[in-house]
Parts: sequence; structure tokens; C-alpha cells
Amino acid sequence: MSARHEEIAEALRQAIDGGVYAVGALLPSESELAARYGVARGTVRQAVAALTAEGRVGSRQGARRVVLGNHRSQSFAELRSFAQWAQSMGRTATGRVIEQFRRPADDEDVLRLQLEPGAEVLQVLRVRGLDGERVLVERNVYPAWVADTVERLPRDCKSVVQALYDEVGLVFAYGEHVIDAVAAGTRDAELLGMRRGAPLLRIRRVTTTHAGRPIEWSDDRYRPGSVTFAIHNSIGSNPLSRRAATDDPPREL
Amino acid sequence: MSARHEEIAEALRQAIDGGVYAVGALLPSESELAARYGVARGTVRQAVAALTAEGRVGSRQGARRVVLGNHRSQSFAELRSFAQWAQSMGRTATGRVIEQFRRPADDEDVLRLQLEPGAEVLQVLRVRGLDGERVLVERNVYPAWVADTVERLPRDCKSVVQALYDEVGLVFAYGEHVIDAVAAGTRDAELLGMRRGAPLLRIRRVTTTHAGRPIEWSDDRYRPGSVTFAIHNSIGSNPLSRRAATDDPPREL
DNA sequence: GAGGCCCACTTGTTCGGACAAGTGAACCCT
DNA sequence: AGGGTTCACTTGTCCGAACAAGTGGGCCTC
Repeated sequence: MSARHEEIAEALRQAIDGGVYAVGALLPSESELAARYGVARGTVRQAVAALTAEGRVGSRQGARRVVLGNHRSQSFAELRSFAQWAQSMGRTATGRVIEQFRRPADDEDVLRLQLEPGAEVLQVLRVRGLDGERVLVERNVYPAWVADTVERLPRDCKSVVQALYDEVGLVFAYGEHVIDAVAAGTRDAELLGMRRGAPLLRIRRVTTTHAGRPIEWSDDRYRPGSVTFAIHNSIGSNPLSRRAATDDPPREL
Repeated sequence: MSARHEEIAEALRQAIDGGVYAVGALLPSESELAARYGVARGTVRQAVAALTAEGRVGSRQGARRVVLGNHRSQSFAELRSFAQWAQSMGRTATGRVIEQFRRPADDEDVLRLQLEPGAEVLQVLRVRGLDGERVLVERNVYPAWVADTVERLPRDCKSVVQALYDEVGLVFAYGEHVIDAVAAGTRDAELLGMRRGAPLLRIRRVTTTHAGRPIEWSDDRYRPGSVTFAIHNSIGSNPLSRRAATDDPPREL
């Protein structure tokens, strides 16, 4: 948080959360913020761009920025491991390996992990909990080049992501998530203590290194009610202005 | 798409999708792109920032940018109505109003739509389809100030968002989505042609104007298999570099 | 050969300036 | 009162420059 624009963004975030700028109120103009913090306008723009991306403020050319909401909820904006996410919410995460074995890669593994057919992968089945309550069943598939390290981890390792970073400096840099709903299978139901057929939120994910090399792919099934996911949104630069029916042509000079 | 940085972003997108830059390959440096397009480096940075936000390329200080993937899949990145989204996928969306009535706002409505207690709201139950197949049950609640316009729409209106824009120039500018899974109720099951208790993907959403004024809130329940949602991710500015075990202190001068 | 050092290159941050484009309110005229 | 115009203000776009910080590969030393 050394960059000046990040400091300013954080200050604005706290001002919004603290009620200095109420929901629906207008933010000071860029020039005023620039003067207040003693920086150039471009630096202020970087700061408010972050708030805009988070969905905290709305932006429109010509009009002052509007405060849309003060969100404390966890969103997908940051890539976090389950353990890190739980910690940031002030809750304790647990994890336990149920099953762990190597097998040849099937077509799905080859596709998602960019492997050659016939390569070996490591499959792991984990159950994870939040404050003692079972919350999620996680099926991970790792390519051979990380399998050794994963196998050496303790079976109740809290954060695999953290462990892999500590052990071999592996960074989970990018992720793609696909979301849908599925019915709990016999195994899922047993592990989560629900009846078979109960609805589960499924998130399938591929995680890669900085260089885009796949590290794992994962099928996470969440018991509903315990965890929800939030996303913010805005129409980008759609020039939709006031009304459309009045099709007045641009003034001709 | 008149802004220069958007043109450059689009050119790069097409180059990536077209295979000029393969997945895993390195993008040209900012200076080279700047020279190639005849713009300043800042303009190139704006363009690649868009690609980074979309998850197409990865970025790390000091290292060249990496192509992470060429994605055609629909994501939450753009706020789209169901109809617009369907159209962009080359499919046809349908919609039918099942039920529509006014009622006093309950606590949930007051909270989400920022109303005074006792205000009147319009509730609408719709079923929507894709290429003739029933896909989603949608329960919308509108505040009084948009209720009149919504009530006047035809019952098989394809795009409510488009209609409200055409009629009164109302722009759905921002959205917040919360995702979980639920079991289909008796009504849901009947409307979607599934058995009761089947898993559904639920997205609850509040949409607001540019000024942050809530326009509607909605409970959408998707039949799984027909539609999935994708999200991209990256660790922001986490300075995690190579390895952690080698705790070498910063060089002292 | 292994390890450490150095250096060219690349991305990140910040400045100050200039103009374009859109908004909203005050103002004027009918 | 209603409708249109004008105008100060605000955000969006773009430039050119400079320095900081991190990467990766080559080089040298042991």
C-alpha cells in the first residue's frame, strides 16, 4: 500500500464506509481531491478508478461521481484461497483430506490443465469447514509437476495455497471460475451431512501461475446458506443518455 | 468505440483471438505497441488495462505481459439484460408474464429498494426461455415510480430493460448480484418442468440508475445445464515474488 | 558447475498540461 | 410557466517526460 493512489483509494473507501459520503451523495471532484491530497489529477483518477471497479462509486462523463454503496461483503474481486478468505472474515477455516491418489489424466484433465494425453495427475478430495461447520466438498486435480509437493502436505493442511507458496514459492496468480448448481450425490451428501439430491452451488475453477501455466483445477460444491458470492457490475461506456424516442439529430453547424 | 485506447484494445483482442499471440506467449512491450500505433505509452496502458481486467492477459511489474487465454464465454463483466445477452450469443430469448400485481412493500423490499415503510411495489413473475426451452423463473419487484411503465408493457415483452429505455429513457446502469443455490419450490418446478426439489442456481440482483437509485430487485432461478456464469480473477498487487523460504533482507546501502 | 552480481529491459507510478465531451443549473425569451 | 440557450464545471482522453521497482539473462568469480 505504498503507492500514493492506493493510499488515496483506501482513504476514500474508509470515508465512504464511515459515512462521510453517504450512499447517493456526490464525491468531491477530481480537481478538488487532487488539491486536497497534493497530487496530480491523474493520480486521483487511478484511485477512483479502483473504487469504480469495486462498484462503490458510479462514474459518468460530465457529472460528479456518485456513491453507490458501502460494501463489506466478500466478492470475487480478489483471488483468495478459502483459508485466506475465511481469515479476512474473522472466521476459522478447517480442511481434511478424505482421499488422495494418482491416476492417468482423462480428457477433461488434458483439456483444462493443458497436458499431453496419458500424463499422470494427482486427485484429492477434501472437506472444508467454517467455524466447525462443514461447508464445502472440494475435488482438486493437480498436474504431475506439483503432485509431489501436494502429497507431502499434512492431511489437515489449512491452506494449500499458502503451503505451496511457502514450500516452493508457487503463486496462484490467475483464476477462471464457472458457476452452476448441482444436486448432491451420495458421496457429497454423506460428507456434508445433507440428504442426497439437496441443491449445492458448484464452482469449477482453473488456477494458473503468472505465466499462465495451469496449477490445478477444482470442483467445489458449497452447501447453500453458509456462503454466498457477490459480484458488481456496470454498463461500461454505453453512451445511453437521456431519452431515445426524441430522435433529434446532432446539431448541424 | 471512438477512443483511441479502445481501438487498440479491440485490435489486441482480435489479435489474441485470431492466434497472432498464442496462449502463453508474450505480448509486445508497451513502448513497442506505442510506437506501432503512434500513441503515447499512457494510451497503450489504458488499452492493456482493459485486457487485464477481462482476464485475457496477465501483468507483472518488470516482466512482459503474458496471454492467459482467448475467451468467448459470457461473463459478468458487462451488465446485460437476459435478452441482450441471448442475442449476443446468437440465440433467441423469450419471456412471458405469469403473474403481476401490486402490494405493500415488505421489509426486504424497503431495504433493497431504499423505500419508506408502507410504500407500494409492483411484483412480477416471469418465465424466460432460450431457443424455446424454459430456462429461468424471474421474480421482480419494482418501486412505484417505475411500476406504471412496467404494467403497460406487453405480457410477452422480450426485453424489459430495452423497453424501459425506449419508453422513458431509463438506464439500468449498475447491478449487484448475489449467487447461491436453492431447491426448486412447487411453483418453480411446475413452471420450469422439473421435479420439486431439483437444484436451481439463484441470482439475486439489485439494479440502480446512474445516480444509484434502485430500479428493481430480482430473484432469478436458473435451470442448471442451460446457462453457466464465468468470472475471471487475479491477485492484485500482491508482491509475492519468487520464493519465501529465502528470507533475504533488502540490501542495505 | 554453482552461486552471486550486474545490467538492459519492462512495467508501475507520478507529474503537469491540454483539449474534448457531457452535465446541470442559471438565464433569457416568448 | 414553458422551452430553449448559454456557460461554468466535471469527467474522459491524450501527450511527453521522468524516475522507481522488478525481471531475466548474461557474466564473473569461486
